[in-house]
Amino acid sequence: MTASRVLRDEGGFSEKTRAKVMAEVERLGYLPNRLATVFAGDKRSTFVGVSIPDLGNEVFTHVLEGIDRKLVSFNHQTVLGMTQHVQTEEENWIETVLSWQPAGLILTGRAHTPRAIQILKGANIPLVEIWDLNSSPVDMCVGLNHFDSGYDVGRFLLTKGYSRFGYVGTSHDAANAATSRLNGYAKAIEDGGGKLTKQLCLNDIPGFYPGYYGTEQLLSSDPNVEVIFYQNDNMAVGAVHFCQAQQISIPGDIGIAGWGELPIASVLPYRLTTVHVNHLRIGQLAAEKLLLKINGDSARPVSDVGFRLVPGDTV
Amino acid sequence: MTASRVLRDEGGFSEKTRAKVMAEVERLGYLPNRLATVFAGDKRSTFVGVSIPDLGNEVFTHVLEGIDRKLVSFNHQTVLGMTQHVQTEEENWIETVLSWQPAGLILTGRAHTPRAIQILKGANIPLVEIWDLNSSPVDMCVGLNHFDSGYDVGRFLLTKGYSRFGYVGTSHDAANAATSRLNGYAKAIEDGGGKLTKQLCLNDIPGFYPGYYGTEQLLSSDPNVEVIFYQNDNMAVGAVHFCQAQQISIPGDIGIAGWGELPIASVLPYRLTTVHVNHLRIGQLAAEKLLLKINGDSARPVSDVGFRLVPGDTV
DNA sequence: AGAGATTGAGTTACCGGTAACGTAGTATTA
DNA sequence: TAATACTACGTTACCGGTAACTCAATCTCT
Repeated sequence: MTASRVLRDEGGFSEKTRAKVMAEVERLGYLPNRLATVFAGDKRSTFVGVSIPDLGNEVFTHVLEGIDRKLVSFNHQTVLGMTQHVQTEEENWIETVLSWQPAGLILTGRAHTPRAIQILKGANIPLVEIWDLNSSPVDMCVGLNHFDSGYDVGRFLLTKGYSRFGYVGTSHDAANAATSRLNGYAKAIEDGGGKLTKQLCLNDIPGFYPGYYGTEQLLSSDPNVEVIFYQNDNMAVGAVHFCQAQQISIPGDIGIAGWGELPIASVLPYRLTTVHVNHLRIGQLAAEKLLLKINGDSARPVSDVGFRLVPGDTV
Repeated sequence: MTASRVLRDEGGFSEKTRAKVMAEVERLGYLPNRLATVFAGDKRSTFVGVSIPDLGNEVFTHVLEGIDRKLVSFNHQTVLGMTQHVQTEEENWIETVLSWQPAGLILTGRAHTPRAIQILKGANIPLVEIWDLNSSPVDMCVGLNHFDSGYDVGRFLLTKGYSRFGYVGTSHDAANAATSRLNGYAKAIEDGGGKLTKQLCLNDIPGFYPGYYGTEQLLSSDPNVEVIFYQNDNMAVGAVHFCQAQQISIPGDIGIAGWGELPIASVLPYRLTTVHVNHLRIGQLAAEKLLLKINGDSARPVSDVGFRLVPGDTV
């Protein structure tokens, strides 16, 4: 008991005793068992479960970095979960991670299985859903309106005089943020009297090469498309390189728009038309709100980090 | 006790009792407290601490993905640690993570503080050091010989007739794998009678844009460099774009070599001269070896995943 | 039928830390 | 000087699961 007091610097011991305890700590190479502390006090651990769909998608690694940096600076640890965009995977992961008494959870996306939602509500721990904005989150939410961002891209392209639109992405899931962007884009085109002539959803990750061959596929099935919106910048950059290889002029022959303003955009020969999103900020804000709740303070349930259309010169 | 037996499907109960227990589980929304299980048996948890220097570096996210996928399939969880290439950060993280009784640890790099090594040895848990090959690891090691890969690049460039060499990277740390590559490269050049006229170590992350402005810096301070080796492909791609922007012909005016064969290389107009490394495999192999040891089996202490020079046509 | 084995269930103790309480010895105050 | 307060340290019980043990009821076999 005295050792416990010394180690927690709780007071109630003499300097002589402290020295004796610390000497033993040194001699034994003693490391505390935090499990026992959490267990004893029926407290929560300093773990925060963070689920993201996919580490192969650069967008999420930036978010994750923002989260982990913030958590670490407040003495919490990230327990990683990769759901591969499968809700049942997420459900299993949630159950496992909750059994370790985490201090809180951060989940990517707003779509969860009914059982997952039930478990989350029952667990009664701080929770932040990130990425997609959700007006009625389980607990808290940080993200942006993906539908609106897609809508803005569509409207912007309409003002540029385009009338035959294309889309290339990789997501099939209706609950996915990328699908919301596509829906917003389609709605803007419809509202503006244009035509979304071709949309392609590849069975792949949203990276450079899928952007490359996706463009090839789309153009060969519909050569009259005038402008293509991509799920993200990496795919758009793949498209740019396909066009260069095929001597297709940008924006002369075809317009290209990306999303997310990823690092590669900074070195292209021209400014890519894209949507700027502060990925790191989403992660930081999510972690901040979570830590507030963990410490018993209150936090705004919904935070919109917004987005900004970057006109560029690829359209 | 009977409930515990039912939940672990340990046998020694009737079907009627199981039904009663499961009904209560359902009614109460009972979730087990795994902390107590680990604590009770003086066992280890199913956590595996994984430290990587940086999530902003694509190379490590691939490794991490390989690790996590393998761990998850064997019911273990990744506890993330980002060391930002600082050894004392790693030491602190090791101490914290060990207090949670992890099943094992995976650390990136072979350089640790003396105290960290002492703690690791005392903890006596399975440990894999990845990325850099280490002939005498604390426990186990998976990686490749970075010095040799740099040496091979240097030798290859010499056979192409170059004599004035440059290097652009971001690492300052002598214990870093990237520095080993540079040293191997320098040694090959020296052995072959060439000259490493300029080497640049930027204070930045090894991404596209640092490759872009690093090339600008290097060429302006030494315009006679004939070929440049970059810390990784992303930096090399930044260089390619700088050269395109400045109408510098590749490989006519300058040769470019990258490292790591990152995804962007697949969409470039020409094949980038690079070194292929199976990042995902490093992660998978590390997790596999760790799981073997965790289950009490033995595993080879050192695994070399090797590398392969990709000649390309940028030199 | 009676001895021994099997089955289904309950009881006790323990893991390592800490809250809550107990208790000498000393210091402070009325 | 006696009552009271404070200081430094010790003792007990508890968190939730499970190993090891106990025990009554039933089953199997000679």
